[in-house]
Amino acid sequence: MTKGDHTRILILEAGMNVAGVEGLEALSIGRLADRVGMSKSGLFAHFRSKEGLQLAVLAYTRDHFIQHVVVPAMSAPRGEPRLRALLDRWLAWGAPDADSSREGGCVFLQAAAEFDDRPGSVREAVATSQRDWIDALTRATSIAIEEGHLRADLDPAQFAFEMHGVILSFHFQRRLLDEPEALPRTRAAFERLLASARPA
Amino acid sequence: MTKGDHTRILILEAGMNVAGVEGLEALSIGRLADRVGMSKSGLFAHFRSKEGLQLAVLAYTRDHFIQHVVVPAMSAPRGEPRLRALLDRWLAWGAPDADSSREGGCVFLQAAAEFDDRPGSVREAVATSQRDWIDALTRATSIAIEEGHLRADLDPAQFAFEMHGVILSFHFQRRLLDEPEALPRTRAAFERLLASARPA
DNA sequence: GTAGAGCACGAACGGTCGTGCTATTATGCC
DNA sequence: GGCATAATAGCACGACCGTTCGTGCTCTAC
Repeated sequence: MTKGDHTRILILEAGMNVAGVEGLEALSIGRLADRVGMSKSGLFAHFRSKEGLQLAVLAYTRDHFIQHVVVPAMSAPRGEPRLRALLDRWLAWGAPDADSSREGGCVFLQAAAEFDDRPGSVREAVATSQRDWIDALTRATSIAIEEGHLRADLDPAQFAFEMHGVILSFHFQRRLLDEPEALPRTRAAFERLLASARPA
Repeated sequence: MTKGDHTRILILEAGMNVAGVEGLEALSIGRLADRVGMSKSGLFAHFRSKEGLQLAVLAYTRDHFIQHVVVPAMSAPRGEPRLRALLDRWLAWGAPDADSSREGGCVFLQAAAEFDDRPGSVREAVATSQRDWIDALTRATSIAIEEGHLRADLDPAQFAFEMHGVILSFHFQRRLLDEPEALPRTRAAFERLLASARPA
């Protein structure tokens, strides 16, 4: 790994944190450069445009998400345990503890709100990431059906839709409302969702 | 109503639409002025600061929301019908048809993502509005329990949390993912939520 | 008929943004 | 150890931002 690659990762790591707090659009090249201790033009040269920076941060965050959420969850046993692991890992990722090095909320949810009405490659990248995530939930649900943990006539996409709703409600109540009951309500909602999807 | 009041409403109506598309922070005074056909400084004088404009747009949007979602739903019969009306009205409000005069998505959800990490009066105003909305859902749930439509041991706040999750999932899939199945999945999720909350 | 309030305008301010260009320094290969 | 090249810094630009200020209309009240 050359020195440039190292610097690039340093930038992306900081960029991911800033994007989680302020969003991808508010992420400014000058302030990000200050944060990593280099010049604006030096940082700029790595990405050649702001859109390039945004896409790179998005790709880096996506890798981070896969490594910290999806991959660990995949080592849980197929079926219900894996679904639980996906939820647990997401909760830890989307609302980091105060002692974590990560800041802010979920970069993708922040970006989703910012770009849902702004056509372009950034919007497409965000949408693709999120489609992949929901697909992962859907596949895990299908596996739980195969394993006999969930009803055979369950619609996996419908289950994923509702599970994602639980996640969104958690993120919303935890981050905007500072609702202390957010976590227990999230778990209760998920248990109810599971219970209603189990074989009779 | 004086001429100034009339202009002010014109500005706020346009501001609400812009905020639904681009967000409250990206709403720029100059471009908003162009849109309503007046000068930047003339518009500015109405609000004395950008924060003042944001708070005014928020208050105006809140009134609009109450008038188009909450009030009509309150004329539905107490209990389950009213809960259904709240959902239906929200869906029409949060993702307007193409032929509607309104544009963009839900101003509050957009603002929630923008301000959840930015302390200040705007964040507080957004949070208060959303707390009120969830309180309205919670109260409607309590009434449905009183009416015997829902289980007596149901936790209204938990039900509201999950109903809000369904709404958030709809907004997300409809606006970012352009998911054509968003609406039927939303209705299916709500039916399942209702079914699991009805008396045994 | 005139004083005054309300309202909007245009110009300009300091600041930050993304983005080019050019120089300078650091790195890695022979 | 010199040399090509990668990496970073410095500087300037045009555009746009929120904000301020002085000015001029157009009504209304006396």
